[in-house]
Amino acid sequence: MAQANLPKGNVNVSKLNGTQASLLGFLHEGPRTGWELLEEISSGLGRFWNVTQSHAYRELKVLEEKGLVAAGQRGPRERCPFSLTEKGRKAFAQWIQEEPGPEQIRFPLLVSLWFGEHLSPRRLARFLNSQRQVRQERLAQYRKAQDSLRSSGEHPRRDAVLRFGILYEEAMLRWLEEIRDTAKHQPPTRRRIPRRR
Amino acid sequence: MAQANLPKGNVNVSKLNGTQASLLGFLHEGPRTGWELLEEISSGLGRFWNVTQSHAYRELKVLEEKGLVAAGQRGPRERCPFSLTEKGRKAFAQWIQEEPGPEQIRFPLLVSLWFGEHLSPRRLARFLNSQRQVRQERLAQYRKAQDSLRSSGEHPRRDAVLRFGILYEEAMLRWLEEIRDTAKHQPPTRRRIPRRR
DNA sequence: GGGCCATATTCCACAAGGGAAGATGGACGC
DNA sequence: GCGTCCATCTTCCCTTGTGGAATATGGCCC
Repeated sequence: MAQANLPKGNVNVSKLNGTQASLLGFLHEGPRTGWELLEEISSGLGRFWNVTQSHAYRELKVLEEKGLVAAGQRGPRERCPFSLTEKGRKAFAQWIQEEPGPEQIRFPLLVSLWFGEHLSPRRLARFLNSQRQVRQERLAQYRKAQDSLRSSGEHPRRDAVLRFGILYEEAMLRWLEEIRDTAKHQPPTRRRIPRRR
Repeated sequence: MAQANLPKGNVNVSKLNGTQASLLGFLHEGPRTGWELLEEISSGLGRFWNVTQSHAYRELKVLEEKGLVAAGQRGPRERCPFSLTEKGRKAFAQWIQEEPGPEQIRFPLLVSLWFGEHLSPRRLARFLNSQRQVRQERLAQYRKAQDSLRSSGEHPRRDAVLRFGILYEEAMLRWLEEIRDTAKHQPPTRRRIPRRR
């Protein structure tokens, strides 16, 4: 007994996790080193599908072991370009047919807000303000990216992803406005000194 | 050499990670078992600050070891209620003073969309449609929750968190509408059979 | 030709997720 | 009252993801 966690059936093509899949996706446009992949991801998709350095290099190693990518010969500075193999192409093609799962959000500000009664209104307001700033910056950045994307030939799907970023940030800003007012009209019910009954 | 990754200075109060902090936060309202905490989280904050079972129990154990929570005596079925200790209260109070970090989003749909050229328009449309449905359901759910929250005495901060959920889902739906049109007007540039030059 | 900085990769510890296994109280039938 | 079976809870283990420091070196500048 106790021999669970084994592959259920014969899997003809390697099962990918999302990170692996995204790496393979980018490799469709030609060989890339880990560094280049990281650049490419962080400049676009990265906001909604983060891939860290350590993770990328780790997964590339795994992908190579599985034969889904092939390491080219090392250039200067250990640079190692990987290219997609036929097997990798198949695995990706299969992966992308699957229904994408639900998104995950980890949003520390909401935790702070949820437990906001333990926080002075001033400080809470400060947190919200700094959020506002970050959002405005991002929004500006997205809009610029969108302009340059649209001018340099169409790429409707990447544009759509960007567009999501914009709508998201706009919603965030609207929300921040809204709750700024709420906070004003609604001073904390408890005194500053935490008094528990 | 090679002895990095050590605590830099003397930390008077245990440093918390977000999960630990949220658990402590909920324990302010009285002792709870792991199960109860999970229920409470999943019914509210959970959407934006996920805590899985395994993680919760693990962290509770850690918190107990650090003396931030105290295990009450076990009830039936190994149920173990934890209560906040003074030390735990302090650690939380300190944690919540810190500026909350940026949110993280992992959104598989956007990966699929980004690489949408490898996907038939029909299937992509199907993915987007099922998203739309999920969103509408959530939105309805949020709105109901909001009604009941508002009727049962004020709780402005939780309301604000909910409100974020609503704005978020609304933005998502608007986005889905937008790109549905885009997809229609913009059939894929490549043929169905993947032909690479 | 030597020092330094930006580029790349590797390593390690910790945080978080996912799901199966285990454990048992209590409901229900008889 | 006695077994059995389900829903509830907890534990365990593996994978995935994050963060940052260590290492290495090509190429620039003097």
